[in-house]
Amino acid sequence: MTDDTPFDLQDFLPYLLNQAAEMSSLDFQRYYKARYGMLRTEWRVVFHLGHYGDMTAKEICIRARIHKTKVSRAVSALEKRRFLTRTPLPDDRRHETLKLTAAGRAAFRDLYRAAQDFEANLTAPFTDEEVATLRRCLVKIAKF
Amino acid sequence: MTDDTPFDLQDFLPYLLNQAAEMSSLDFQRYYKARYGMLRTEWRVVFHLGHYGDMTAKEICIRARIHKTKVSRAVSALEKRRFLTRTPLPDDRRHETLKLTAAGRAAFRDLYRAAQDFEANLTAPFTDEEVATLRRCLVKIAKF
DNA sequence: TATTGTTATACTCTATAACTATA
DNA sequence: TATAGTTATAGAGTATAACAATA
Repeated sequence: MTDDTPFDLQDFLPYLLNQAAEMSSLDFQRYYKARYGMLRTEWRVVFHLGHYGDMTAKEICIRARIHKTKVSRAVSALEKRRFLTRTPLPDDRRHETLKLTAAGRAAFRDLYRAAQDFEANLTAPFTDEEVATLRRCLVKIAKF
Repeated sequence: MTDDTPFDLQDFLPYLLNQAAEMSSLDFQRYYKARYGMLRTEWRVVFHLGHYGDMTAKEICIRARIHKTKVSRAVSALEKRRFLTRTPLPDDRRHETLKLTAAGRAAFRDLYRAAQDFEANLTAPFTDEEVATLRRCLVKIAKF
C-alpha cells in the first residue's frame, strides 16, 4: 500500500483480522459455552491437558501464551465443575499437576472433534495452497 | 485437515486468527490511545467520517458493522472531546449529521497515515501475492 | 407502529499490581 | 530472593433489553 492509495477500513489488516477472528470463533464459542459452560480460556486449558497430557499451570501458560492469572481462574472454574483435578507435587509443593477427569476427557474429545469440523468448514472455500499461505502469514503476524 | 490429523492449538484457525489480530493491532491501539485518548470504536468512527465525509450514526453502523449502542457511546465521547459536532437534520430530527471538527480532521489525517505505516510494516515480510491471498481469505472468513 | 438513537446492565476479555506459600 | 499460583481491580470489548423521541 503506497502513500497515495486511499484505503477502506476493510483494507486495514488489523481491522480485517479482527473481523475474521470474531466471525471464525463465534459458532465454536457458542458450542463450548452451550454444552459445557466454558469460556475461551477454559477451552484452551482443556485443550492443552487433553492434547498434551497432564501438566502444571505454568506449562500451560508457556505453551498457550496465556497469563498466569487467566490460567489460575480457568483452572479454578474447571475444577469447580469437575473437569479436572489438581495434585500437588511432593518435591515442590508450589506446583500442582493438572489432570482431566473422565468428564473433562469426554468434553475434550467432543470439543476436539467439533474444532476439527469448524476448521474444515472454515477452510472449505479455499485451495490447500491458499490455506497454507493464510496460515504462514498468520503465524508470522502472530509472532509464533 | 482430516479426522486423523492431530493438531495443535496454533493450527486451529480461530485461535491463530485471534492471536494474529491481537498482535497486529497492539501497536496501533497504543498509538491512538496515547495521542488522542481514543478507543477502538472511536477510531473507527473518526475513520469513517474522515474518509467518507459527514454521515449519520446509522450510516456508520452499516458501513463499519458496529452496533448502534457502540456508535452512540463513541460519538458521545468524541463530541465531548471536540473531535466532532452533531447537527440535527431539519427534515427528520431523529437523524443527526456527524461532522469532524478541525481537531477531528487533524487526528484523522495523522491516524490515517499511521495506519498506512503500520499496514506497510505488517505486510513487509510477504510477497504481494501472499498478501493478496491473505486478504482474500480474511475477507471471506469475515463474511464481507 | 417503525426507526434513530440513548441508557442500563451484564458478561467476557485483557492487564497489572499486590499478595500467599513455597523454595 | 525467586518462583508458582491467587486475589483484587480496572479498563476495554461485546451483547441485549428497555427506553425516549420522532416519524
